[in-house]
Amino acid sequence: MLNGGIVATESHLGRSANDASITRPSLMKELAARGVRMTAQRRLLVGIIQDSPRHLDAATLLEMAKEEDPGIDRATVYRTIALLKHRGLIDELDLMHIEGEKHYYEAKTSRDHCHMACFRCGAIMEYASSSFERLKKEMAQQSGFEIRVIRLEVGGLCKKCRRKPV
Amino acid sequence: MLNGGIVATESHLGRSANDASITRPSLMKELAARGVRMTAQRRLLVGIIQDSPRHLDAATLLEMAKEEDPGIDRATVYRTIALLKHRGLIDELDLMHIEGEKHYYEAKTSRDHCHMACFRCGAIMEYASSSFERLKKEMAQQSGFEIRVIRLEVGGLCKKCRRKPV
DNA sequence: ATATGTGCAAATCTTTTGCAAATTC
DNA sequence: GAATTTGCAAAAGATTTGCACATAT
Repeated sequence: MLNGGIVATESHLGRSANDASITRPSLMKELAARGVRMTAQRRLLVGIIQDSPRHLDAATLLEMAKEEDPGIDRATVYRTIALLKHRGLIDELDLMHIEGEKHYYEAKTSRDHCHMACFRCGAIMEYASSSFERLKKEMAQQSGFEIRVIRLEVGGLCKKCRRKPV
Repeated sequence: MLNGGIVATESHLGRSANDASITRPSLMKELAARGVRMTAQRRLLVGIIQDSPRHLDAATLLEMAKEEDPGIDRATVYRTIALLKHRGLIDELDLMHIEGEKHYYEAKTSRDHCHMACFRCGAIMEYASSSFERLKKEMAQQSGFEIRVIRLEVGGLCKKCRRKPV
């Protein structure tokens, strides 16, 4: 990938990475490295987030976790999300609030990428590019800001939808 | 501004633009041009958003509007925000949820810019750069996506805070 | 005159919290 | 065994909705 491009697409239900240069470090290992106490619930939730082919919101994550451990509680899900977020291990997204006010989560990737949400069909595309990496460096340098989290989200019409008549 | 830089700073309370190249088209005129029916409430709310030196959340906007029209309702505020958002006249921000889960709004500017939120002191900095504009064009071209809304938000430590000991 | 917008009150949706019991190291 | 985490139940915070009345064009 010379410059940039779509690295994955999700049509509300699935997401398929097609760029091997983007990897997801193991959340479990990162937590261990940080000496975080691991409970059965955390292992379960972290595993689901790590393996998920799609962006998960708290309610969906809870539902999925309940299949394995029906006793797990909503509060634990939120607390685990907060833990991962504060440790910088997951990213939080809005996906342009295309579907309610909730947040979506994904394991941090080796390379930052942007999310493009189609207002018409709801497709979510991920886009990574060296220009984005460069912009990030430039922003940090010029502002003196130490960037911990960066989130670039786009809303509009995907290639297919902009061609369709209304 | 050759490349990019901080264009405004807001320390939770105020924001001061220091880059004349960034302007805010008149919301009122844009609405008129689109043939939107104008009520007293809309004029009031739109005026407040247009003139605000800071990013407003719905509750704050309601409070400010009540000073002028005590009878104005929360629902009207949310409905007006939705109207402006769908017409592409205001941008919606999270400011990294540095203060609760609410959203913040600002009149769309002539030039897209990014928001940087300091996790320690809560300062909000706005950053505009030609690299951002370029990235935006590149993303649209390479993905075939028609960008309607773009939102770049950063969280981390501002220049001052990163120097201070914890 | 008619379509559209508003206020009110209740509902919904998402996320957070206090606390006693359970679990991890 | 001490410190931390969980489930539960209730609360809080943000936003939305149905409906009768008011307003804009």
